[in-house]
This record gives sequence, structure tokens and C-alpha cells, in this order.
Amino acid sequence: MGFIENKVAAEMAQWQGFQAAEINSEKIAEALTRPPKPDMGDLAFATFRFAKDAGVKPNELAAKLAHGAETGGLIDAVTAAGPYLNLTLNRTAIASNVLTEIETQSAGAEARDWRYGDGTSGRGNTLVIDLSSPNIAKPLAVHHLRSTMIGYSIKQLRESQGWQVVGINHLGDWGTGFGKLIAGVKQYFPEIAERAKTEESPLGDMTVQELNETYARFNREAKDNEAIAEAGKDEFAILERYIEALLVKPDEPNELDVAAKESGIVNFRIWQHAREISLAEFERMYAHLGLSFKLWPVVDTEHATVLTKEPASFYREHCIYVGESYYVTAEDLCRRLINDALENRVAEEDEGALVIFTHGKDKPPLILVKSDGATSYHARDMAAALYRKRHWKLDEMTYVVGGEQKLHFDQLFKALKALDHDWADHCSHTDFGLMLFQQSDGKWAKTSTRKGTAIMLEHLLDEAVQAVRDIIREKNPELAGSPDMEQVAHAVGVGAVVFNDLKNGRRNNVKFDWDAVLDFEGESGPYMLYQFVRMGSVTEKYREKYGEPVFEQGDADRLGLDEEWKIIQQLAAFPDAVAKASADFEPSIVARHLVELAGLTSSWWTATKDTRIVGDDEGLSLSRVRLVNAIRKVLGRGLSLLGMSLVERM
RNA sequence: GUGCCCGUAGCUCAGCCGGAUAGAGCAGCUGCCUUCUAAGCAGCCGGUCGGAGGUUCGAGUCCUCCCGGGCACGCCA
Repeated sequence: MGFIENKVAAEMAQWQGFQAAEINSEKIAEALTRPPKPDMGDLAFATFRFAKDAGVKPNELAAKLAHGAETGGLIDAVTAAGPYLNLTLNRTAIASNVLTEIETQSAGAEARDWRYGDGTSGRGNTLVIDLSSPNIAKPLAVHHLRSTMIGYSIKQLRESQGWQVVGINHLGDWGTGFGKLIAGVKQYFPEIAERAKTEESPLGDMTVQELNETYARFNREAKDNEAIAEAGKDEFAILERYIEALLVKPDEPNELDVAAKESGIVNFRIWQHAREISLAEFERMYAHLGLSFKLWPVVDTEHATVLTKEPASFYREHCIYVGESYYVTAEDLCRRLINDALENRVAEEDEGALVIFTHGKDKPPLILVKSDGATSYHARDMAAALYRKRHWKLDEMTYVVGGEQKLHFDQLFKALKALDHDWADHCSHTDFGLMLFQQSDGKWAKTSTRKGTAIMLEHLLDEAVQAVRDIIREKNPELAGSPDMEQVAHAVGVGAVVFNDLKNGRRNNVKFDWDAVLDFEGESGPYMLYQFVRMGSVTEKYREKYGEPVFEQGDADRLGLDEEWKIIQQLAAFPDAVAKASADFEPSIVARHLVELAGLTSSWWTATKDTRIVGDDEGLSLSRVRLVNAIRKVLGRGLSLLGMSLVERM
């Protein structure tokens, strides 16, 4: 399991029984588990596997190994219990080891210096992670939270293991949908179409909401009117042709006739302004969540240059926007990709479209070019993958996208392999469950913008923050009147929403429930932060009473309570939880670990009510505050890895 | 119909590479605040791990089939 198990295993490997049976310390460490009941011991060694290899009965082997056991060091006692070897550990020695480890790795008062749990397995490797990726001209709804926060947490988890991680927001900013939007704008707002002929930002102060309504209205009307639907396709074709002409001969855009050029510019300006409006709104939402995105390519305004080699810190602090349109408007990767697929005879023409049959002829193919000549999102995704591979020399890439797109990514990876891009083996789809909403008939269904059942992300965050404000006013009037109030309410409210989303396995569907999200008791974000805050305030109490604590001088021998021992063991297992969460792209593993740690901590808090953590015995108080310090830093580090902000009071 | 995901306590979920008597939270019930924050703690109640076979010393965990739910399945992204 963790570094404690490794140390214990190293001691056991020296016993004559293990020497005789030729079982080395690595094998021992792998076979160590926790006994079902604490009174059976702290660790158990299961002999089954080794008994089979040696051709003896497990019970006999256990007895033989126990006979040759030497205690002392980290191990206090060994008993053979049937096929198991139960070990009782030297609590003081283990506690001392664990606390020292945390104090060393997480020295410093600032959360960003807390590195206990970090690893080096990813050192020198680059992961590209596709996260959030909303469509422009649509507001961010609650379900966007999933890709954003799962992705953001994975980014930090991998960084903690030494990876360089490039977070990319693959904005949905290209495709026939934008033809419909343009057509809608032109039809319902003729003055905008007129303005677009001369102005850069023709949409005025239109909001994302209004853009979305325009799109929805156009869609409704196009549904039973062929001519209107065609108008949408045409507008997109005009836009794409305009861009194509610019790319082919950038110096001679005049190749298009005057009319095509004029309508191209109009469409381009409407599209571009709609994109700007959307990004401005996304920025506000990402700021709430603590994420920062920069437009790609990144322009260094100070030196007026485009960054070609970004410092490593850049990717830690920011993710980047690289919209789908980038591969059409700024790179000719789409066209080269299509040519390549044709030359290699990987792609073929079928029903007027250019396709790749990735799963055989009887399964739907991946569509590169649609029958109307426009690129499909498959093509743009492939171009994006090639670009990422080329630019960031990635070792691994994952897409944090809902499970309903499984087929798309299966096709994407197979198509890349068909074109001899074997690195596609290191690409994966980090799928997650749907966000479901209860309808009037009681059934749970996907969000539907059409029916208006979608809940806006900003609305959810506002509600959560407001609920926190109410609770603070009720429970902590002193804080309610202080200048910190707003910052705390925001961190706790947003944290509640984030933790709620990350605490369960990502593949589970989430039935959105206001009561559950705004329930701040039990396994909730506020509960986690509450335990963190308690650890801070009790440390403060020590400072007031005895002065600045020198944690290292706390005597681990004084931590004799069972509650304290359980906490020590949980702290010891934290690095493994982080490593596994990172390897599996599964933030909930860390969240679950923290729930357990917070619960143990809270029980301990109550169990020490009589003597207090900081009480009249200065030595005991220092020992306990030493543990408090370790808990606080591990809890704080874990919550940060989940993308939550910490607070000192609440 | 085909493929993928899921099925564990009334509800929402954990459960590691198969290992000893399957765990949390919520809801319900009983207690616990003059003290470092009760957004808390202790306890009770609650399970044929969807079903049937199989693999083996041992299956919630692996395999097969079935049942139930969700999602996807050619030009939206």
C-alpha cells in the first residue's frame, strides 16, 4: 500500500522464515492488507499465494513464518491466525515516521507548498487533457461542470505526480450550427446584418442568452421549412469558403467575387463577435471555479510576440482555448488530413460523403467530409489530435467528455491508427455519466434546452453561495459581519457544488437534486472544509496558549488514542490514493479518502472533549497539535487537488 | 436489433490485483453543546450484493447466459 507498508515489508523480509521461503520485500508489501477488525492487528499478510507456490498448506506456512519472526523496529507483535500473519505495529514508531514525512514534504505555511502525496512517476512526460469544451453561443449549464471539474482535478492530480499537463478547452465554435445562428441573426435583426458590413463587432450588447434564443428560434422555424433550413447551411458554407480563400492565397483574397467577399466578411464578423461574447461569459464562470484559460496561440503582449515555447509554469497556471475553428481558420491541418486519408486509401466516398469505416462496413463510419462539402467534427477532432501531438510532443492524451460520445472516440482513435499514428494507443476517453433532471412526469432525463429544463451553472453557484451566507449568519455572526464574509461564502458554496460532483465515481449518472447539492451535512464539501477550519482554529488556540508550536518536537509517544492511530494510518495511505486517482483519472478516489480522514478527525475531536486537544498538559497538547498540523495539510492538499479553495474560518 | 455503461441498506454511493464477520452519508429513532466552531459526535434500525450457472481453497469482485435501467448507433457537436 503505502510507504509504511514498504518499510514494514523490508523488516519482514529479514526474518528467517521469509528468507528461507525466498519471499522478498516487494512481494510482501504487495500481499499486505488490512485485517477486517482492528483488534486482529494493524496489518495482515495473506499466505495463500506463497503457500501454493511452495506446495504447503497456508496455515502451516503462516505458522512457520510467524515462528521465525523478529519484533522490534516497526513491528510489535506477530500472530499466525489461520492462513494469515497478523501484525501489530509499533504505533509510536509509525506515527513518528508518518508525521515526519508530512512535515518534510509539506513544510511551509502556504497551501501551495504542501507536497505530501506528490510522486515522480510522471516526470518528463506530457499529458494533454481535453476538458470543459462548451459550445459558443450557448450558456454554461450545470452539466458543463462535470467535464470542467473532473478535467481540472485530473490535471492537478497528474501534475502532482510529475507530469506536465496541457489543459485544452476545445471550444465548439465551428460547424453548421453557426450557419443557423448567422442566418437567424440576419433574419431577426436586419440592422445587425447591415452593421456587420462596416463594423467589427456588429452584435452590440447581445448576451449569450439572446444568441442562444436566436439560434433556438431559427431551429424551430427551420424544422418544418426546408428553405429556411437551407439558408442556415448556406450561411455556413459562405463563412467556410471565405476562410478557405484566405488560407489558400492569403495575399489575394480578391479571388472571391465582390459579393462573396462581402457576405463572407459579414458572416465572419457575426461569428467572431458571437465567439467573443461567449468567451467573456465563460471567463466569468471559470473565474468562479478557479480556472484560468488563455487564448491560443498565446500572445505575449509585453513583448508583442507569439509565445512559441511556453514556460512549464504557464501550463500549471493556465489552460488554453483552442477552438475547433483553429484547425480551419488558422491551420490547414484539416485539408492535409483529408488528403492524407485519401492518398492512403483509408478514406472512401460513400453516399456523397468522405468517410472512414473504422468498425467495419455494417457499423456507422467516421465522417471526414459531409456530402455538402463541409468538414465534420470528426475531421476537426482528428486534426486537433495531430496538432497536439506535433506541438506538445504528448506522451498521453485524454478527453474528458460524457460517456454518450464513446463511439465517437473509439472511431477517432481507430482512424488515427489507420493513418499509422500509433500513438493513438496512448489516447483515451475519460468518460463520465450524464447529468439527469427530473421532469414533470417524474422521470429522469437529459437536460433539454428546448424544454427549458436546463439549470444554468451560474444560477446553481449563486444559490449555493446564498445558502452558505444564510448558514454563516445563523452559525457564525462574527464572521457574517466581517469583510471576509463574501470570500468565505463563495469558497464554501462553490466548494460544496464541486465536491458534490467529484465525490462519486465519474461514470455514475448524476440525478440533479437541489436538496442534495445544498445539503451541507455529512459527505459534503462544507463538511470537509469544516474539519480543515477546525484544525486551523485549534492550532491558533495553541499559539495563544503556548506560543508558536514547533511541531517536530511533539512527542509521538503521547498519541495513544485509537482515534489517533486510525488517523495516522489514513494519513499514511494518502499518497497512494493520490497516485491511484492520477493513474485512473478518478478524482473520487481522493475525495473518498478525504471523507474518511475528515470523519476520523471529527470523531477524534469529540473523543478529546474532556482533556481538549489543546489543554493544560503542554506536552500532550503539542503532540496533538503536531497531528492536527499533519491532518490540516493533508486535508488541505487533497481538497486543492479536487479544485476547491480553502478557507480559514466558516 | 447491435455496441458500451450501470444494477450493493428505503434513497445516494464506497468496496483495491478475488481473501477473514459487505461499509459510509442521507432519511427514521435515542442520546450528547458553560470549554478549541454541534456545517459536529456516539448509538440503534436497515443487506438472498438484480437472477442463474461456472472458474477455485475462497466470488460483491473474474467468465457465460438471462432480467432490469441508461446511453449511443451516417452527414448536430
